[in-house]
Amino acid sequence: MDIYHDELDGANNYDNQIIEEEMELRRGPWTLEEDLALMNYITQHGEGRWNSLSRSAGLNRTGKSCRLRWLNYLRPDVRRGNITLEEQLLILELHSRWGNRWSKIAQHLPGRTDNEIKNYWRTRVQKHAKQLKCDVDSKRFKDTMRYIWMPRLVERIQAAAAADGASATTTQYQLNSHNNSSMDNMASSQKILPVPQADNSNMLGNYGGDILVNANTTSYTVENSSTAGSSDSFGTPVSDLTDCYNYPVNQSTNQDYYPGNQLAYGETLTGPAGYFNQGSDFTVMEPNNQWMDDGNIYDNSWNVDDMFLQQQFNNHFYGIN
DNA sequence: AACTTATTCAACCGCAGCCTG
DNA sequence: TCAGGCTGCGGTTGAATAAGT
Repeated sequence: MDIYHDELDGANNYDNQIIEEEMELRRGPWTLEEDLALMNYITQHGEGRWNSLSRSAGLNRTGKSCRLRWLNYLRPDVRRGNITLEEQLLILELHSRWGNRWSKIAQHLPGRTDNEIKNYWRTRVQKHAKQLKCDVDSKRFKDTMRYIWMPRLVERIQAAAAADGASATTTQYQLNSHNNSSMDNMASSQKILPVPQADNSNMLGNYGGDILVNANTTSYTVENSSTAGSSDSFGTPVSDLTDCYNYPVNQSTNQDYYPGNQLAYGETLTGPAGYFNQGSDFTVMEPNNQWMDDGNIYDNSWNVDDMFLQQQFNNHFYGIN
């Protein structure tokens, strides 16, 4: 069965010329042969001029389709696998600064595509906004990200680095006290991530696998942590704050020839230590969740982190413990 | 086991801006 | 200046799969 059979559907409704045009242009998932043809052509001739490239490579695809396939999937430096904690932190930070400027955000995450970041945002972040019953663009949700989610990510990055021991040569976070009134009611023992200065265009100098945030207000840095963008971490990404379960492997129809899709998840996760001191003892919150099993660390806490966020959210905005 | 619902993400679409003749 | 083609961006869709009932 040709998965592109739909291109032929209703062909009788078109004149012959249109039928030919319709039949020439392929749509839908790329085949291995198409991928190889595109890769081989770009290897020899370089990328760009996508429409003519498509024709020259013998691909019955639009130039846009070729460009998208190359940039989002076939490029040698495209990075497969889950978004790391550091990347999540950076995405949240940059999105708070630039909004839905996915391409701009992607420039600071080497190997990640705007499409991937956009999907991450829509599937993970927006879902949490929905769960918290607030708009993703609302100040309330942004505060939740800044003061609960992002510090939580920092905590987990630290924990992962600590668990990794000697391999983490330097891991440093600077979580300064803050002067944001909206958070003043939180316990002094809590570590707060300061609100980045919106006009600080130099806050993110570069990102080479490390989070390197340099602001006058001081926020957080990660250098050479075990889960930062070192090459050996690519295949074993940790899951994000909420998605701490085993992801399905890449669902691409072409996944069988991309070794990067063979991922092992949950290897570097640690149970959340009470970052906030307000009942965030996860063993209490969710006694059925196991953090350690047979010496391996698992994070099955999709719900745990949901609960964590919800609890912190409720506590902060409604004073509910 | 069968069915329904939820989730993920690759791919498509429309639009705006840029380039070139 | 303008028209047409190309490129890149952000929004959206839908197939595949997982999870739930």
